[in-house]
Amino acid sequence: MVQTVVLIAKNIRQLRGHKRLSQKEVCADSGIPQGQYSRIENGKVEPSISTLEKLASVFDVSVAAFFKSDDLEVDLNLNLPLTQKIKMIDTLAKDEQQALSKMIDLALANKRMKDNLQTLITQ
Amino acid sequence: MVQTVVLIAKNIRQLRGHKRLSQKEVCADSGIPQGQYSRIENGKVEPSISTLEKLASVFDVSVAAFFKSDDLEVDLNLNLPLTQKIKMIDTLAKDEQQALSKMIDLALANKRMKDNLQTLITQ
DNA sequence: GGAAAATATATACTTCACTGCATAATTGTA
DNA sequence: TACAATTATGCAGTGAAGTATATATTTTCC
Repeated sequence: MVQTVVLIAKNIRQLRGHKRLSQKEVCADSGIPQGQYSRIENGKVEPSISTLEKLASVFDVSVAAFFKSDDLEVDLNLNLPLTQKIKMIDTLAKDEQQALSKMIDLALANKRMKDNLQTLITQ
Repeated sequence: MVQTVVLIAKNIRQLRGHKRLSQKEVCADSGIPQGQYSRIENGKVEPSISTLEKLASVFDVSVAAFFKSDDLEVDLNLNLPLTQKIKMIDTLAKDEQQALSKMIDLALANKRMKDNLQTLITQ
């Protein structure tokens, strides 16, 4: 379907804009000819997996990111997808990581409780 | 890269197994010839986006799901204890994820501030 | 072991993304 | 306005994924 191609195109263009790169620069880094890249950003072609991989590498995202319809990004590092934030947790100090860990524990415990209640109710 | 093709293959095979479908059935529903589908599941070809869409439709998942590696640690190499929890974040509800997201933002923003101060001091 | 079903492989042909190169068309700026 | 940079489009040739069909191979089950 054309829909996904347009979605990919939009995501790629957004990523390039976010990094303030010209098509020429992206193409130099990825090895994709500029003409072809332009066609991709305009949804004129259905990029192959290997092409998407090259671009994902340049933009430092996963290939899956190109298929996400959720465009709620913007603001610097904040509001990035959860998984991307998680990458940055590595840069935190030990005590800060532990604090986060505790918070995640709480959220998960809370979820577990809800799930257990739900199964009790439904069965 | 071959790696992604194999990953996709593994994910697709797993999805089919999970739904207890034969290749024939998947092919009947997706319109993909059985021979070609076999090649996909064996990582012999690089499936096109539109082919992945057909399969995503049959398996009732997003195309992005095909690119997910089963263990997050490979995708984003982090410290193990935290990573394991992160795996489970996926199972949380949207609002709970957002709450976590906010907390991570705070930690990261705090870290950024410290870093900035540090560069101010040292330079 | 043997039949049936499921899966893998083979072949010929078609389609389309990709490359390389060239050149419009657009946008930005002095 | 004029020039430069950026982006879009055109075209020939190549390669790989797609299709259809047939057949070999493996797995399942009695």
